[in-house]
Amino acid sequence: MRPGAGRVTIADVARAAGVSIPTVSKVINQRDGVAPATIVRVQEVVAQLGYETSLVARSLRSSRTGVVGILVPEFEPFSTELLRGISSATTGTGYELLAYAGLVTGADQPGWERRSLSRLSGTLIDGAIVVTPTTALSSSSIPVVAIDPHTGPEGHATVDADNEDGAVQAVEHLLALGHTRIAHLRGRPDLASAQLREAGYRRALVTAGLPVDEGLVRDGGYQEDRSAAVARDLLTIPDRPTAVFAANDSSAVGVLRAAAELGLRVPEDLSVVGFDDVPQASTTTPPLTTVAQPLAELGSRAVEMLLTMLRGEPASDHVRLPTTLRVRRSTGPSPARVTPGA
Amino acid sequence: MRPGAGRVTIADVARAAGVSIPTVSKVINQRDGVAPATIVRVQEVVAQLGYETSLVARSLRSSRTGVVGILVPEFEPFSTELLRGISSATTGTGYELLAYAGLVTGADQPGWERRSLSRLSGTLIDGAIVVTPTTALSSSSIPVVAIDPHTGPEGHATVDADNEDGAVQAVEHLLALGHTRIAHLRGRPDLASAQLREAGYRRALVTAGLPVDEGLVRDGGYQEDRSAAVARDLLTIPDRPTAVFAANDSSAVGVLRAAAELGLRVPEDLSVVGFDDVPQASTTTPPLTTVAQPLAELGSRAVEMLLTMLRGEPASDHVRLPTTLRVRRSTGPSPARVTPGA
DNA sequence: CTGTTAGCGCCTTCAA
DNA sequence: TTGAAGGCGCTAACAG
Repeated sequence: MRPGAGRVTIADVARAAGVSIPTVSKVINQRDGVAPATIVRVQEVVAQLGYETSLVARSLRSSRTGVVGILVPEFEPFSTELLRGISSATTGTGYELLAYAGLVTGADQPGWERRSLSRLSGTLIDGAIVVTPTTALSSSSIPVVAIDPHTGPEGHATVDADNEDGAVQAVEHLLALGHTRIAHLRGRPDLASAQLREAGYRRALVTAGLPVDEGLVRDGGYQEDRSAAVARDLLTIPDRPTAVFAANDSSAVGVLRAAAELGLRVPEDLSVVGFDDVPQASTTTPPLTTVAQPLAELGSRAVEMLLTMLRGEPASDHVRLPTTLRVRRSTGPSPARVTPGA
Repeated sequence: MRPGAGRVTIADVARAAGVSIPTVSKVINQRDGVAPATIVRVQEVVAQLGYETSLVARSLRSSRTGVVGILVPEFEPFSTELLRGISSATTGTGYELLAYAGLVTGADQPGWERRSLSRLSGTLIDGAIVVTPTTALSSSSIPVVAIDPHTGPEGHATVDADNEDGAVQAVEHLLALGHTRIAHLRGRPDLASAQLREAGYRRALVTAGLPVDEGLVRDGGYQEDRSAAVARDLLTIPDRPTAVFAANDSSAVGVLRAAAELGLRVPEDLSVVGFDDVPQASTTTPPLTTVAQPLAELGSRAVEMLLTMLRGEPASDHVRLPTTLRVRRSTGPSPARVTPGA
């Protein structure tokens, strides 16, 4: 590293231009009270040295940074899709985006969002979008919008998809195909989304005048392996279900796997519906029928809400976007009669 | 907001615990030289107040932050896929991730990466992964790894996919199907990836003993609309090509559109190959045959290189990962004879 | 063991 | 029109 490398600071610029630091600051921030000639000279030096204000130093001093933070537990398909929606909705607004994955410690360390928020807020970011927070973020010093909070819409501003209605659509689709023994692999019972999807499942059955067989409701925990194990069991009971509504796509993939192992053909012998429509869903064998959440739109709506709040205007508290059933090949008419194993 | 809201600062903790600020700092950073009783008391207050050190303030002071920066021009499918690979390769390393899209101004503002890097480095992040930089980032104060740099591997550490070989695979696939008049819609001529893909196209033809008809090489600029326009022209010339190798998937989609407008069936009348394998590629009509880059792996390899560099160990300068042809439905045998328009 | 002092890079009064 | 002084939240040296 050559001498004087590191970063070019405002002091370097001031020295090179033969003025004081505050003068440089004024030029950069376009404050008036600087002689035209001085402005030009400073600008030249800035360009020549490739100086850029340090986001850090600036944010420590002044409250506004022009940066919106996206706090995620991890960058996986769900959050990256949101990110895309957020990104496209942000272009042209003058805000920059800073996505932060602060989950160093183990998986479901609760409170990761509080930690991240605390580390970034008050400094660095003017507002935040928190993805799938597990706790309430009531007392924050900056505007916050939560996307798909695990606790459901509480105090703060919230954007989510209509989980319950999506589940209803999924089950109604199966009912329309003539299925009557429809199982449900539910998600993590502590998450609002899982509760809502189960509620939708039950509501659809009840509406259709069918009883809910509690033996057909099992825990898949949103996980593929666990769901596969549970499905193996579920599909070998007497009078097995002819259709399974899995709480998410990972679970559905687990069911598909179990079915293949048991020699059950999908959809001839068994119909499977997932939830989320992750990219992988269209590449399974057969392609998975699933309920899609408008991820990109969830993201863009969240930014819009946040920007409104940043402008100091009142924003709607909760936005709920519709989900859409995506019919692919994993669902079909109910087999006339079910004989175990085939 | 309750009085004294905002952010809980180290001063608040110190006051509440009845100690000085540096003492709190020592406890937090687990430095020794603090009485056990004091440690406990401070920790209690920290927990109670929910205090977290400000990333900004800390980074301003100390050099190491434990945060790796990912600098992208924008969050779109390419960069978000990389992000996933980066994210999974980072878990368990103790590093946090900070993805920054600092592109406020127009689209291809050159030098966005310098600006972003300058704003974050020296503070905030310990190292950076820059996605598709348009210029060389030689003199940086922190370790930097570039993914798919538009200028090709130069001074700095680099990870990219084998663009040329991918193009060769694509064209050889078409040759194997009996095509001899194969057009190429090239990308932006200023980008290394585009140059390499064109080079692969030419090499494959030459290797097969076929002449390169310059009339079949057109500029698609990596853009769908522009490619559609160019394709409309290209597909109506006498002795039109029976296959098109587009420099990326967007261009390929443009070709598909143009073909549909002209009443050409794909793949019966025209075969189309893209490049990138964006998620959308599998949902076009028909699904697009394309060359896939191992995006997630590009990301994870980049992190590995960066972490090695951060450890002060020597790292390999350039990593080039193989590309894979993904054969779907947009390619088929060359039609026996081509009659214009059908 | 604890507290005081001195900045990190920048911006904002306020004087000169 | 310019510069000097102070402080944002924090940590690293020292002094007590």
